[in-house]
Amino acid sequence: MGWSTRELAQLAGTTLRTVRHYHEIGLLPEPQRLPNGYKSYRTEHLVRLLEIRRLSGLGLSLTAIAEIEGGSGDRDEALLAAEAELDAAIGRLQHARSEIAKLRAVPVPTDLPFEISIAATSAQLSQTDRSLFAVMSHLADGAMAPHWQELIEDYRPDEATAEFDALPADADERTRELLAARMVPQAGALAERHPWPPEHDQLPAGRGQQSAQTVISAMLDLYNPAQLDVLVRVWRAVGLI
Amino acid sequence: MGWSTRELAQLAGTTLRTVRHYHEIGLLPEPQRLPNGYKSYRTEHLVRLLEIRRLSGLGLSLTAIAEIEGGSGDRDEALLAAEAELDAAIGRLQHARSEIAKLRAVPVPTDLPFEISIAATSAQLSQTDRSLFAVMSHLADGAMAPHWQELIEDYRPDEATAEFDALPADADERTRELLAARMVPQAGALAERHPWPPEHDQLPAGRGQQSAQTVISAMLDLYNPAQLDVLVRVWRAVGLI
DNA sequence: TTGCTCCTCACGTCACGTGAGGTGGC
DNA sequence: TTGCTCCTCACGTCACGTGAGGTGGC
Repeated sequence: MGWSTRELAQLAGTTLRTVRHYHEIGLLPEPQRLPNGYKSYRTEHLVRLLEIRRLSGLGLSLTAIAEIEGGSGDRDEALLAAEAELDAAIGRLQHARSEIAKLRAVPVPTDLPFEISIAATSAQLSQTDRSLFAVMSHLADGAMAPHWQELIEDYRPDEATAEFDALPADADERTRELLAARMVPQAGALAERHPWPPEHDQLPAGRGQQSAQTVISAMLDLYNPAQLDVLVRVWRAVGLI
Repeated sequence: MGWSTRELAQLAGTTLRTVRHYHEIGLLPEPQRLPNGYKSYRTEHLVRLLEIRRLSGLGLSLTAIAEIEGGSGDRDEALLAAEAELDAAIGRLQHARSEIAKLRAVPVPTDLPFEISIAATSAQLSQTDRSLFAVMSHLADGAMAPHWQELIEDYRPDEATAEFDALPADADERTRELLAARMVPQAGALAERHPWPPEHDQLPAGRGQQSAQTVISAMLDLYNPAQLDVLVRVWRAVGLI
């Protein structure tokens, strides 16, 4: 006659602690006690526990479940809220799932959005360049991702870029000028095939200024003075600035 | 030169507390301090924070993210685990979503599985009977749900069942016998159209004994002695027991 | 002085998990 | 006495949210 807490939990397919938790928050009434103080559950408790578990399994919070039965909240309101949250959650998870699947298919680092990471890896970009693209692709809000991706895919590492990556901060004037001259051909070709901005009216308006500041900060962090000087020379030569 | 904690958080599209939490668990290194003690973040921190946020958004736990970069854990292992969890989560949510949608479409109580609740509501089952079906349909593990549903859909409340629901515990012998006789026709028809068990080899083997005990306990809880007596007479008459 | 940002504790959230320490019936 | 179940605190988990109380530069 009557079930113990453990028996009730097992009948409902849940745990001891879950049953006690529902007591603690007043969601499941406590049953009568046996003379020794043990709880003795009846069918009413099992039915209530099954209902709580069913609704909880559908994504309703315990607070929402309490409101449904307490009558203080609207049943349809709680269900509608739960449905909306489920929809949003499903969408997020499906997107995440596809991203994970793509990442698993190709062993590239996770420091960049997937497509850009693939391009950057096969183009053998330096870690410094990867960092810059990480910042830029984030600020561009995803809309520019294809632009960066195509540009990187078109890029080919050569002796000049290797030298640029290793350029010491105190490289002298002549070294910098010569290096810039050797980098101009590829930079010019890239600038021609991937004009910036891609389309004027697609540039984010208000945040453009701030984004530009951030990118400049990042470049000051990532490149040493000699490298920055070379970059400025190259960009001037190809008409970017 | 350098970003404040708030600026870093905003650049990455997250919160102050999130950045500090990543410091607390050692996931994001702390930057150098300005003379006044303020933190001053550089590009390396922004890149790292963006990566953490990207992986976290894909469903990886912060522990898994730490292991990926720490080299102590396998990258593909973490991604595989995340993918499997995502798959399971998506499945659960989609099932929940369809259940919620069905529940929203028809305003029936949530004390029973959806289809059974619809049938029980339109058949105007008493709360007592609903409770019994709640226990039985749970124990039957879902496989028997269509059986209960069809049986309930076929059931029609009449004067005899109304009298049964209201039967006092001390009803006398003659009252009980007459009531049982009036209930036999519908019970017999139901037993004939919905034979039990539906198919012998579909009955759960080991748990059948325990389930039977539980159902008996539930009936002893839900019906008074007079009602139980009437039920036994009816079931004997139609050959169920 | 007022407002604003920054800092470091430190407790709260959600739905339980996990011992810690003690009792009761065989 | 040993093993088992039951009980009630009460702290831990996960990824942060939310003040509390104090400092620093304009």
